Amino acid sequence: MPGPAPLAMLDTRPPAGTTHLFLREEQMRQAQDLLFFAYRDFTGAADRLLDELGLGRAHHRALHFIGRTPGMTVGDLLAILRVTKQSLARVLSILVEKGLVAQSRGRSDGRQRLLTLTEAGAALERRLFERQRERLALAYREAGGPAVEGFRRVMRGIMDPAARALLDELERAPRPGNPP
Amino acid sequence: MPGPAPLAMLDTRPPAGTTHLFLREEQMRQAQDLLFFAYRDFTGAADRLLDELGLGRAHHRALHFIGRTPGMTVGDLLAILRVTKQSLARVLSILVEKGLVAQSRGRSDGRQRLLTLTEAGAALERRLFERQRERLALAYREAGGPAVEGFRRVMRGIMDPAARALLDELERAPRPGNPP
DNA sequence: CTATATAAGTCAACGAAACTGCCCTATGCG
DNA sequence: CGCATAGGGCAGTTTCGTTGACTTATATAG
Repeated sequence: MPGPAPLAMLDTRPPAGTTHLFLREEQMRQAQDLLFFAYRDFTGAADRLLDELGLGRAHHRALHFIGRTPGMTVGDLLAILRVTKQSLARVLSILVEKGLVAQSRGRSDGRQRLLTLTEAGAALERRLFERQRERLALAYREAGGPAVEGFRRVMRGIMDPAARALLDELERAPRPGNPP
Repeated sequence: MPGPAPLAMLDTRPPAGTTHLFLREEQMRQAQDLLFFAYRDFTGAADRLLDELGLGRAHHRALHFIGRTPGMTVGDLLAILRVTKQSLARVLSILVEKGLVAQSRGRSDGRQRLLTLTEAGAALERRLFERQRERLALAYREAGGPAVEGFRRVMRGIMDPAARALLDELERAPRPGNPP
């Protein structure tokens, strides 16, 4: 294998004497880098396994969120993923075909199709999760508790208010709540 | 507009009596959510503008990294983005066509094509950056300095060691360094 | 009970952005 | 001179997103 491509010596001109505004700008640009690399490598950890099974990232996302709040409707999932019905339909039908996701009629509203992971689906989701968990556990351990809390707060701040609200629901959901 | 899709009352069973391992697991799953939502919304901020210009995320990434270390070679960019030559070629040729990126022969190695942003390219990159900067600035301000440092450390920890090294080079690069 | 609204599924077509495999040209260097 | 490297290009494929229109079943308001 060839070496890691050392980017050579590059002749970049930072705006000469500027310092005050420049530091924050550099910090922001660095955040772009961080998001790109971290997201790519984090998803990449699971992608290898998905490839072997003929699945893609979209399938993983569906498995993840269905596993997170079992019994959610198709409409819920659409709102979370923010993709079109057709886009999701392709993904979901494959997951159902492969016996990874089960659909059942809503008891209170018969039009709804409630989504749950089958045992096989839960097992696969777990395997995918473990790959990412390794990375995350290492990162969390190296960074330490306060850093993790900071990470969480900044990430929440980056997303849309709507996504933030949705996230809160996701965290509230995994409790036994019985409808009247 | 319809309301924000209230995820209904869901009947989720957390592994009964488990607590010790479960809390960390929940934290890890939440990180998956955070990465998904934050990445989507962060890139989404720039995507709207890109759409109007008939460009995509891939073009933005190229503009970003070329702007970050002007004079980089095509090979450097390939190593950073980790895409295939053909995939990058399509993107780069469009950027050159549109007069956003300029290529010049390497002075020390004539085979190389050194990449820089044109004025128009730099201007576009800046407009795209501003969209994302708004979000980021708000998130940083709300979260506070220590949180930002924690964010940075966790994100670094999530990525590949190779990407981490690359990131260090990117940060070292924007200085006037004159090759002998 | 009828009319309208909603949840979900479906068809057809399209587009962006990645991929593979193979080949070519120009330049650098031992 | 001969081989390695930097870059470009062709042809075909895949994943995953899009639009728009249409169907079916169920819920609910009048």
